[in-house]
Amino acid sequence: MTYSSPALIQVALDAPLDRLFDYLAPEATAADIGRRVRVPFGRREQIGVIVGLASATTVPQEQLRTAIAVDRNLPALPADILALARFAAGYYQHPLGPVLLSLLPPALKRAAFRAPPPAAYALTEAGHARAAALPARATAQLRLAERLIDGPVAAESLADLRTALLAWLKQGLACAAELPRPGQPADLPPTLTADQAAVLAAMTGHSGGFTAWLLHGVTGSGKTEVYLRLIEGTLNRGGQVLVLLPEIHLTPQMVERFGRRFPGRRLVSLHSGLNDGERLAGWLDGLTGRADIVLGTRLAVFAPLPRLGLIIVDEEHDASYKQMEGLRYHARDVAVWRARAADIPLLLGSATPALESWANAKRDRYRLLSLPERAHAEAELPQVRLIDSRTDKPKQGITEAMRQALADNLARGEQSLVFINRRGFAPVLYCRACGHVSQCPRCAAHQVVHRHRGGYQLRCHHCGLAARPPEACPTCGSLDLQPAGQGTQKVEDTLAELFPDARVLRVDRDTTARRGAFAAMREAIANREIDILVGTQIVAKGHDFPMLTLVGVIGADQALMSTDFRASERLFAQLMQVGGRAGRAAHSGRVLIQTEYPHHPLYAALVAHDYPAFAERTLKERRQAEFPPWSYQALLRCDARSMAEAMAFLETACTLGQDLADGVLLYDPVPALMPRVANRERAQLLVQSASRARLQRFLTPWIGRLREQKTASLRWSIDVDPLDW
DNA sequence: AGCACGCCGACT
DNA sequence: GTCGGCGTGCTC
Repeated sequence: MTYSSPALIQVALDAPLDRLFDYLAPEATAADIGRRVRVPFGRREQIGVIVGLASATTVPQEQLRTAIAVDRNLPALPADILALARFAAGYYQHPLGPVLLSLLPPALKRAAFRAPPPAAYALTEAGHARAAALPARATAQLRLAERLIDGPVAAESLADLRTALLAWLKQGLACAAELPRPGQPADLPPTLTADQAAVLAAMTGHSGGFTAWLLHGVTGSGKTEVYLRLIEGTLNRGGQVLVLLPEIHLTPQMVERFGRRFPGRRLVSLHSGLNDGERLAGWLDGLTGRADIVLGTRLAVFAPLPRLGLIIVDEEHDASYKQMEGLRYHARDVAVWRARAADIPLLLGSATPALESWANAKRDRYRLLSLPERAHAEAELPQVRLIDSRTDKPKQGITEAMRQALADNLARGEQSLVFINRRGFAPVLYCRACGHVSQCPRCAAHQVVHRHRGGYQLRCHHCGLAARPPEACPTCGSLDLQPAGQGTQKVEDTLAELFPDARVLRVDRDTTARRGAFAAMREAIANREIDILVGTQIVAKGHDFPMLTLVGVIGADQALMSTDFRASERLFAQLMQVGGRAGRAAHSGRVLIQTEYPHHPLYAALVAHDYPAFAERTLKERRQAEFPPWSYQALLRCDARSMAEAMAFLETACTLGQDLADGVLLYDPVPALMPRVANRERAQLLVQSASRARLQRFLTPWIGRLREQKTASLRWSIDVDPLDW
């Protein structure tokens, strides 16, 4: 059956089904592509996105239903965003509907189709005339007129005069308006260092189209100033700029700095910490072209920006750019695709680039730029020293050399940071009689000892289960149970004992869970109310603490022993980053690392501040093992009630893939590194190829076949370019 | 994913 | 007798 064109719309819906749904929509036009639509779906109604028009369909006529309403109040999603969503859906093997609906701000997934409320209101000419002639008894109107008389006023500050405002809007006395841009003078840009000037000259000497630049700059070398200069250029040409940052914690700081530099520009931040209204407002500012700069976390890479002229990905190596569930995208990689499609420059910045990016620079896919020195002439790179913990045996985790350095720093009145990447009090509760260690009943993991209300608690870091510690050993009945090893809480106690006069502050996920806790911590440090900071990697990222001159690292060795081939890359980046906290301003800093492997090449490269040496060596190892970036991977993960069930599914998957695997290697299914979490047994199957294109050609039909399998209580997912397992 | 239908155990 | 357990099937 054929309908006269364009009677049909193709709709993407938020259902885990890899197909579109056709609906009758007699008056739909090409201008509706990218618009939201409300449609009947099964027994209920759903909001979807129109992705195309059609004049014919294979759906039987009696099954076709009519769309209820198209949202013409909001601008449609632009074609480039639809294309970006299609790319992400295809590349990461995720259905288009869920991809498109997850890229909308949450408020638009449910909200009614009405025009977004204006940001501000102003008087019309008629309004000004009326204001001058109001009778004294019209008190509400007088108050309204008084408030609006000097120009546009933010909508939220008129909430108390709603009734009067509505009346005036209706009579054409008031109207929606934009808030004027604040006009404080901009921060004066600092003088560029020679390196910064060279980097900028290289970039601006290039024509405007797509180029991916990798800016390798040591911590404190002034990458942000390079960003600011580039942004300025793009803004002056009328472009919008998208800046991606790894964490929400970092956005307020950056927003403030960018705001001071570009006071006349509209700056918007986008991240998951915003409430629905804020998120919607920021997103709409981008879509309508009102926003000049969007600063955000990974989700911002999908923000619609009609005038986009530049993308910057700061700390591009950071693993938080990778989404870990649903559409498992990597925001840096999506940004590369987006910049190429939009034909605009892309800048990736890092002190320790991802090896994937470094290799791309070496292969001339990216252009390498570097800032090898710190921006302040007096701020030397920190001196890195290793403490051999085989000879200097740690007491409570702290070696004598470390204790001495902390004591000296304290005596000088300077701040120190002790870095240990382990939350809680101790990694396990241990029975000294029989060797039993606390085990989570639902996971293949140890229970971690946490301090809790003056006592202790056992917690599983995988499923969150919390339990009271046993009085006696569950296997042998002995009462000799002891927390073994170090966590942030125990180190905090130890430091308080060693330095009773020092003000010690612990910073980890447990202490920063509350909203605002992080900012309060930063303030306490800046005000010098803290002498020693104890923390996990959460403190390592992007904060400047000028009086911090010593960083002590404990427990780093465990990452050297990891079975994950990326563990050493992560450790190196983390240690470089945490080391970069030391001595950023006029004070020189020191980094002390306790290790049993003082001759390990990773530490040697760290002492020499030699990222390229580390990268070259690690890339060589990866090449021998044919690991990324020398190959491309996808991981099929599966969990079920029994391991046999999970493995059986993966065996089937393997069989279903055999005839498709051209230049693609399917490994044997194996139990996952963490084989049981919350009583679900987990297994996985790795797929690898030397060619990204071949891997893609394999994945699409293979995943199609897997979706046809009946899976009952079993769950599976595919992770393209997995970062960890 | 929701939300139905459908066919077997313990309750008023 | 029927309330409800969750297996499986469908959504233009």
